[in-house]
Amino acid sequence: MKDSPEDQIVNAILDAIAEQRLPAGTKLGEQALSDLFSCNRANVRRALASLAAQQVVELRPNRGAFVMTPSPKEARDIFQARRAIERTIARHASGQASADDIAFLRDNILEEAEARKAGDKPAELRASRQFHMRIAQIAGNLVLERFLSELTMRSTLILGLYSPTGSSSCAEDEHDRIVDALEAGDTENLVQLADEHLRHLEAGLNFDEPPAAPMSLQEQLMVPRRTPPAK
Amino acid sequence: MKDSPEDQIVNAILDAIAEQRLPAGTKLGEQALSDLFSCNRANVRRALASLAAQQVVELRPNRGAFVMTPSPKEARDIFQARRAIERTIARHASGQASADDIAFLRDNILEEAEARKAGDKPAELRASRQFHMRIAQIAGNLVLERFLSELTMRSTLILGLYSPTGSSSCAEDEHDRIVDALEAGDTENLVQLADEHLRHLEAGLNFDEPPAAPMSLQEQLMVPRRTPPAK
DNA sequence: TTGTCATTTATTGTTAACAATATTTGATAA
DNA sequence: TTATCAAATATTGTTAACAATAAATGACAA
Repeated sequence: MKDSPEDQIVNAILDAIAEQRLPAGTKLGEQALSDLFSCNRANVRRALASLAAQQVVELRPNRGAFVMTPSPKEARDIFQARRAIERTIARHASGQASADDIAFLRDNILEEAEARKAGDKPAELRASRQFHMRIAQIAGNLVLERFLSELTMRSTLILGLYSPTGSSSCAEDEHDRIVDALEAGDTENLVQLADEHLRHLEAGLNFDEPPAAPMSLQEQLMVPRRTPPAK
Repeated sequence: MKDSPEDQIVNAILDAIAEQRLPAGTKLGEQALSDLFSCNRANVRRALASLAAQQVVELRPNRGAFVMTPSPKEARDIFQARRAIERTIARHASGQASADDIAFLRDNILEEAEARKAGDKPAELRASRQFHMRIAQIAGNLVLERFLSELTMRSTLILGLYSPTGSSSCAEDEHDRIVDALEAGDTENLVQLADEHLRHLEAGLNFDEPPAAPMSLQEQLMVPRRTPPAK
């Protein structure tokens, strides 16, 4: 039941991006990756092609693969698309959540709050992402779920680039109220909350100062946890 | 400025699917493709990985690549997602169309009608798809445009599988009224029309009899392409 | 005929060597 | 020092051979 080398690479990179261990602009060298995952370069190349199709990696001919660096215009498009998709998801999820779903989400909120308190950014981002993705699962549309998965990934890159450290994540009381509305089946309110939640996140962005990006492949790709910025 | 072998292959296959020259289930052999595009198999494999990431090709380990065969459930998800996205696109496009845009769309409607009359299915599908994609361009959100591009592709596969030959495409008078609303900037009406348009398309599907699919790589892949560039 | 199974053939998957292209390094001169 | 440029190094891109797996073939027996 182990999956192909390509899938391993793709998933490891997606996870790393989702937890901001791999910042935008990081070079993804073929040699480095084939060493890390002990496979051949052909597998790495296929994985990178796949990631490029998902818009989380940029392929520059003869120069290699890099974690995508979203422009301000792309950031706008991505958040606009996210609102459209998450509103739809909210509509379809409303009233469909099982007791397990609600319990998971309530627990998730605590988890995220703890991670935030502990200053564990990757854990916080992971929890926050899980919150949004779980609601997408409740909605039961795999296409929208996949789209949202891609957009949350790219959102994380955007936050890493344009967020004045601190505003970089969801407000937990908003998550709380979202679960309340979801549980109550108050559809219109839920949709409205989801929309506002994303507007707040976007409002926290600052495009004034151009982003400075670290550029080397951080070996945190293999690390299960932890991110001391050091330096 | 010619693009890489991968891009060529990807675009040729996408075009072929969009025009129903490549039906669902068609096997995409590596040898056959590398012969057709006179490149090596490594390029073919990368292209197929990319197409798989876009969900238009299915990769079965040790068995090869096949044009994706959407299930009824996937069909439902895809049309639901399309409605959400095209409604949003309609909202953003409303009142933003230039004179050129309107002229293009009016002309496109005639083109589609002619193709239908002439029984030229690929031309009809191409025109219909261009109609939807042009409006997406007017809306100005590249993310939504890309999502819609993927969904129209998959919709074409669905129509090829589950459409009782005939209902398999858009009603032209609906396109007409959509352009009217777009030109008038009548946002709410436009959104409503777009939604109904897609519901009608979906309502024409029949999932009762399981689809029979031809399975060989049709050499229609090489048919000359006339896809005029955007704007 | 029809079904089974071993053999052959074709296809996908892996690997390593090589070529083409960037990038880095270090010497030289202003 | 600083700038320039050629050589050295590293990385990406291509190719062909080989291995592993699946599909097709055909002989044989009921």
